[in-house]
Amino acid sequence: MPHDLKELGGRKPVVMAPLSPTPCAEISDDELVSISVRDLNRQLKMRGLTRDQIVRMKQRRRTLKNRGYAASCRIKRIEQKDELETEKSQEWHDMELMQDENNRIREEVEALRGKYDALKRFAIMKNIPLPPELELLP
Amino acid sequence: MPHDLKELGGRKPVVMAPLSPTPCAEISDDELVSISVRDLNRQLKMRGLTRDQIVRMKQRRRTLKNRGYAASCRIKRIEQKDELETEKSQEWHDMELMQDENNRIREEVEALRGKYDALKRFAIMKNIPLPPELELLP
DNA sequence: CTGATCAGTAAGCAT
DNA sequence: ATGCTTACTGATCAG
Repeated sequence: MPHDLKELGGRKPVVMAPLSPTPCAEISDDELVSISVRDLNRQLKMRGLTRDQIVRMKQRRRTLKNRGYAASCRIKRIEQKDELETEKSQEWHDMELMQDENNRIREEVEALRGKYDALKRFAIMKNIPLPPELELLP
Repeated sequence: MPHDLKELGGRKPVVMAPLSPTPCAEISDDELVSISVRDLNRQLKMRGLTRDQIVRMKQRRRTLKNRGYAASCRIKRIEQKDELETEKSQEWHDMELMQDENNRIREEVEALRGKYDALKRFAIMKNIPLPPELELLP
């Protein structure tokens, strides 16, 4: 458990050094992941980059993209976990409500059956004949 | 979704190339993570390793350990997720049972109340006086 | 030091 | 190419 407020767990510096040691002039990491492939190719042609530099740039783009994918993947995972926990506690709550309802009805049956027994004893005592379809339950 | 049976997602070769390019004679990765620090130090002294080699060996050990920790961490996460899902479906099942029980009791009340109404009409028709504590319910 | 967890990276599958 | 998911790595925190 976190001992104090020093942010959790292990992480690299929140603001990492730029991925590329060679910012290759005016292309920041943020731009590189944002622009379309078409625009990127245009930019690369405009500046005169060697085939090797282009390959490296493409790879840098892919890596930056992957960084984002990994982040969303983690966020998704915690969201799903939270969802499960929420559903679980909701079901637990519903269950409690139903349990209460159940007990309420059970008491109702009990009270009704008590009255019935008293009635049965009364009819027997007074020798009151009942039509068969009204025979008192056991 | 997996289109066929090709194992899910992406993974590096399950059996990686040994971490150390220099197996440093007779110490396999498996041994290195297993033996105690004390035994490791003994082994390192026995062979005549330079301080640099020793540092590298220690780091290799730590990395291999970390690999294992990461694996347990992933397994733990999956287990916790499974646990949540299991509890959820168990609660759903319990809920269904309780719902059934609830309906059963509800029908019982209804039947009882029906008999009661019939009895009430019978008493009124025959003008049978009932003691107040046996007054039929509304 | 050991163990656990986080963010970042690359591999590999699917679209 | 893009997105997702996985194993692995190093950093960092807790014990």
